[in-house]
Amino acid sequence: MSKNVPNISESEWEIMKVLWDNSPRTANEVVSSLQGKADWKPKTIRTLLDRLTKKKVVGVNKEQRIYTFYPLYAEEECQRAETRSFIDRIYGGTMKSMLVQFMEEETLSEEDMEELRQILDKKTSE
Amino acid sequence: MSKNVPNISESEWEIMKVLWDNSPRTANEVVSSLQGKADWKPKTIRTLLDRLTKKKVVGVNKEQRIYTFYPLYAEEECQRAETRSFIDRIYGGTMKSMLVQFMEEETLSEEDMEELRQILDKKTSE
DNA sequence: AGGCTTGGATTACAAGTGTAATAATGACTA
DNA sequence: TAGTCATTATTACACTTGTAATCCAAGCCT
Repeated sequence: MSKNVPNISESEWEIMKVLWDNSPRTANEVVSSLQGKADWKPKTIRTLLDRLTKKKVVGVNKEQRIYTFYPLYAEEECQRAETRSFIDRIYGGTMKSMLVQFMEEETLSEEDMEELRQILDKKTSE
Repeated sequence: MSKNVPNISESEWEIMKVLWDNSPRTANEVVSSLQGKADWKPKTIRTLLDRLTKKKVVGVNKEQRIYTFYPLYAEEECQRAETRSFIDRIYGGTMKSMLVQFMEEETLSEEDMEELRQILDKKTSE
């Protein structure tokens, strides 16, 4: 069982995505990875890394003089946690109401729908 | 086209749910409706109502001495807005990745799955 | 050895949130 | 009419978040 994932703010998520993509990384590497994606000063990115560290969402290697950072939770784990609390808040806890609303409205490609159908089929036959 | 829905915080959502459920309502009615659901002092609820009003998410009837409050946006509209920004943040903007992850893991009842399947079928045949 | 540079540590500061309390005002009651 | 009670208005205060800047220390260059 996974301990509860701490809250990760919107900006912090951008940092996490970079670390999930590839880690450990130095602060500078994170800065580079965000070139063009987010428009933050390096100091800002540094602050976000520090906050994530303090929150224990990110770990730090202090062996070298220049630290490297790495995620302490898997991306899926965090996505699930966020999604769960999101659904509770917005859709009263029932996934289905959200799925229904969004599947009806959203643009899903043929392939997407096919994939979803297969997942449903698989689940049904379990 | 709907103007952009202002941000609604977590606590504020609880208030909105009450108003969507039934409105217009007085502050006191909102307080009653939240009995057992949220554990807030009446003053707190009042503050939240005021903030929602200031944000123009809620309207106020000041005709009577005791005001009544009502939503200025439909629930679906707000849900969609939240969901859109949520998916962008957490799933890189693609609905499908979330659906896949959640349909695979979540507990959906047979009926839920049947309903989803029907929605898919309908969309496919459109 | 004394600066310059670079990365880490500390500090800043306003807006938004959670969570109310206190003050002011209008209505009702004795 | 003065006090009380219910409402509305104003104020409070700490924590989080967005967005950095400043200060400090360790190497590096000359």
